[in-house]
Amino acid sequence: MQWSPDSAIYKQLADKISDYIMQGIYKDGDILPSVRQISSEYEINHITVSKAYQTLVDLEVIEMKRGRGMYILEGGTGILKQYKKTQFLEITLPDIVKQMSILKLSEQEIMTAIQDIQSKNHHSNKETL
Amino acid sequence: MQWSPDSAIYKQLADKISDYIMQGIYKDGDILPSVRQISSEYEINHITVSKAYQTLVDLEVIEMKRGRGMYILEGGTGILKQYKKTQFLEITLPDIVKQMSILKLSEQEIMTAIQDIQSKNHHSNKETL
DNA sequence: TATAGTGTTATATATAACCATAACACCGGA
DNA sequence: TCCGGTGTTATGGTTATATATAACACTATA
Repeated sequence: MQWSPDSAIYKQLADKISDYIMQGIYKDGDILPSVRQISSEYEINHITVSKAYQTLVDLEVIEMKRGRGMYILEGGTGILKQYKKTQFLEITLPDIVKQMSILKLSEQEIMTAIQDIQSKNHHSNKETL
Repeated sequence: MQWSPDSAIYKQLADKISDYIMQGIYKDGDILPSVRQISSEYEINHITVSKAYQTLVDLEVIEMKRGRGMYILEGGTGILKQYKKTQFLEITLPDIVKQMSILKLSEQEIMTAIQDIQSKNHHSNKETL
């Protein structure tokens, strides 16, 4: 498992878990992998894992049940999707638009790159398209 | 001047200086603002400023001339544009495409948001469009 | 009750980032 | 030579992140 050096591991893990939730791999009410499972599987410290989960607790997406594990709250998936969508539209996208403007990339170049990316995804994940 | 807590200040500053170079505000051979000017203007430590400049030195975009200042190398702008373009197409864009897929945003939603962003930019920067 | 699994807390350490402050070394112009 | 400006180095301190290790506290099951 590679972690980007540009961002804290706990943040990347929180994003990864978020992606799984949004993709429906875990649903409201489901239990998530334990702190020790993730720590062992990804070979990172359990406190780092706890920290990642804590960010989702703070968003009221999941809850920690001592002795039992981490559970997705009812309505948690909806809260997460709303939060991520808002972040994307209000923070990520403006930055991307700015970068495209500064780089003076043509629409053609971008569409070609997107299609290239999507064809690679199509190849590796049959259900993506 | 606000710095995002998600990324090191020196990285954000290096990006900011990069943007100015790519936008042609400073050209090959030009001198850039001194470490002390930036430190004072943005109210950050001069070592942090030096670190930002060092990342551009490492990319061979600029050179440090002791006692004189920071100069953009001949060809520096081209190197920078190439590097940023590659990064965008190979790293940023795939991540964006992935996010859009997970968020299941419609093209309509995205185009609307982009137009909103661009109309705001058009309003504040007359020459952007 | 014992066991296995859960999350939490404690302790100590290392690294990266950032700071304030000071001073050294270099450069160009008066 | 002096002065003002330049980048660089040194010192000491704080905070955030991440780690290893250990143990506590809780839960469910046999």
